[in-house]
Amino acid sequence: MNDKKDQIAISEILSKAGVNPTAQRIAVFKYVHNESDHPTPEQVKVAVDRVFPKISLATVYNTLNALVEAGLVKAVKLPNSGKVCYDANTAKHYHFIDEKQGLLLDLDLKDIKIDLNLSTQFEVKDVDVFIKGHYSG
Amino acid sequence: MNDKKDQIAISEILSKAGVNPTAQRIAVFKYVHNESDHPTPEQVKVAVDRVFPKISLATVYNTLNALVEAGLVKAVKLPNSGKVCYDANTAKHYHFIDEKQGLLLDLDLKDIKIDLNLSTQFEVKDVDVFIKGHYSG
DNA sequence: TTAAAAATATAGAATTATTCTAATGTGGGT
DNA sequence: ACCCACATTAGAATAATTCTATATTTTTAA
Ligand SMILES: [Mn+2]
Ligand SMILES: [Mn+2]
Ligand SMILES: [Zn+2]
Ligand SMILES: [Zn+2]
Repeated sequence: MNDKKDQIAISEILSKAGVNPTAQRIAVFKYVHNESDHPTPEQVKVAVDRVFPKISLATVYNTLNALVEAGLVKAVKLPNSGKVCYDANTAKHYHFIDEKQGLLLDLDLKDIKIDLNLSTQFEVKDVDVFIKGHYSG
Repeated sequence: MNDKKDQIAISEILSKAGVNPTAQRIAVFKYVHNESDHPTPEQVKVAVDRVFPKISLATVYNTLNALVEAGLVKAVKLPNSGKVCYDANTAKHYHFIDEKQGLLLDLDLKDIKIDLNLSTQFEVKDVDVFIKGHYSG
């Protein structure tokens, strides 16, 4: 039953963002939004397959791109591995990467203070920060 | 003649770093180090081809990887486009990206002050910063 | 000096991630 | 029920990189 409620809530989020809430799209967004943390497209495929066995990989990619387009998720390209993952946290935030453990953790804005002293030729639109190291948690 | 001097200087740099200075490797590093700014492997191939017409793309990749291994260049994977480029500036520095114009500019450490307030669970080894925006130069 | 050994370079095949294509399916409005 | 726009699908195409097997060059040492 909780599942049904989830679906309805998800459905509404998609609709409001202008994404037609098809069954496949609901399943993809539900996974990215509620059930995972920074998954790759392949992880999304595997997870959604468990409940929706015939989804095509193209649909996973199409849907993820549509969700990015609609501003519901962000694509994060990791600076070293180059792997892409999808981030349900659309608020501005930074990332901590523990490559050894394969971890990608969100860092709150307030934990990182950035002071730019750039000449006026640089019109800043966005700042990406990746902190790399070891996480012992 | 200047060319000859360059080659000798480059040759010494490679040797010191433990990379056997073959003609192909000298040509690749000379381009990355002296004649370009953040080139991609494909750009390296095109440039080196002009002077060394039979170099194979595999050799370009092998050489770039060897140079990274030896610490003579850094590979930079751009966070949005995902394109890789090679950076002869091995000092710690940050990057400004103007995607519209296809620009990648070095930013000096002193122009960006970063204050981390992370809990002790986070052992920081490296910080990557990409500033995105528009450059009017 | 020569011949084996080691290192490097080469061409093209293989791999991986992603996008494209063309055909098929689906649901809401008539 | 019938359209039609939209979505989904399977598989082909593309692009970046790595791998493989062969050829070439350089080094070593008899
Ligand atoms: Mn991930
Ligand atoms: Mn570049
Ligand atoms: Zn995140
Ligand atoms: Zn740089």
